[in-house]
Amino acid sequence: MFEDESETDDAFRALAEPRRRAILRLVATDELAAGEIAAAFDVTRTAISQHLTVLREAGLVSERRAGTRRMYRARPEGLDGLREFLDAMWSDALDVGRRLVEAEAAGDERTDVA
Amino acid sequence: MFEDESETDDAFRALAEPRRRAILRLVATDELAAGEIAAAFDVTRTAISQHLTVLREAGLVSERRAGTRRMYRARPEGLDGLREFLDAMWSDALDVGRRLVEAEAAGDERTDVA
DNA sequence: TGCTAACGTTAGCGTCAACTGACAAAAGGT
DNA sequence: ACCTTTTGTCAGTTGACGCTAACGTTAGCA
Repeated sequence: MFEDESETDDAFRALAEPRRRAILRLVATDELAAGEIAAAFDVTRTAISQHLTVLREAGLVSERRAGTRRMYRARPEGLDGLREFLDAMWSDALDVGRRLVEAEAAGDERTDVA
Repeated sequence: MFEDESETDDAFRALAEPRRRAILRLVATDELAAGEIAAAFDVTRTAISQHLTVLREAGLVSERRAGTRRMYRARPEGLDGLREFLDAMWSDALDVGRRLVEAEAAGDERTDVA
C-alpha cells in the first residue's frame, strides 16, 4: 500500500524540523542556490548544508549543479508517502463512523477488538 | 493561512516517531485503552503512556476516562495542519510549472531570482 | 479501611540530532 | 599557476528524545 516505508520514514523525520520545512517552502516556488537559502536564516551555512543533505536523502528536494553552485528545488513527489498516510487515517476514521452507525442499526453485532 | 503554527509543529514532531504513527493507526479504527495499546508493542507501558501524552498534547488523539481505564481514539482534525502544509507545497509546485510555461511562451522575460 | 487493577509521573541513562568552527574540494577568472 | 567563490565534509559539543525502573494516583470492590 505504501510505496516505500523507509523513504516515508525519512520524509517524516526530515519534516519534523521546522527549519527544514521553511527551507522546503523557500524552494517550492523558486530554484535557489545553497548560499541563497542559507542567507535567509540566522544559522551557519554548514547547518543549512546538512539540512539540505537530509532533505535530499529523504527525496524531498532535487539537486542540480551549475558551476560552483548547487541549485535546489522542492520535489513534491517526495511527499506522496505522507499524503497516503493522511488519506489512510482519514478513510479509517470515516469507516469508524460508518461502522458505529451500522452496529447501532443492526442491534448488537459484537464489535470485538483485535 | 495555517490554523495554529505551534500545534502543527507539535503534530509534525509527534509523527516523526514511527511507533507513534503505529499507535495512531491502531486507534484510527478502534477506541482502545492504554493497556490494550501497550500490549501491541514490545516496549514498557511507561513508554506507551509517554507516547500517548505526546499524541494528546499534539491534538492527534482524544482521551476519555472510563473507570480506571483511559480510552484513546484518533482525532483526524489534528492532521489538518499537515494537510494544509502538503496542499500548499503542491499548489506552489504547480505555480512554478505554470510560471515556467508562461516564461517560455513570453519569450525571454528574464526570470531573475531574489 | 484495605486491597487490587489500570495508568500516569519522575529520575536517570544512553543515544541521536542540530549546531559551530576549521578544513577540503570543485569551478571559474586573471 | 594563483586566487576567489561557492559549497560540502569532519570533529566536537550541547540539548532533546526515547527508554526503563520505581513510585504515586485514581477508581472500584469487599
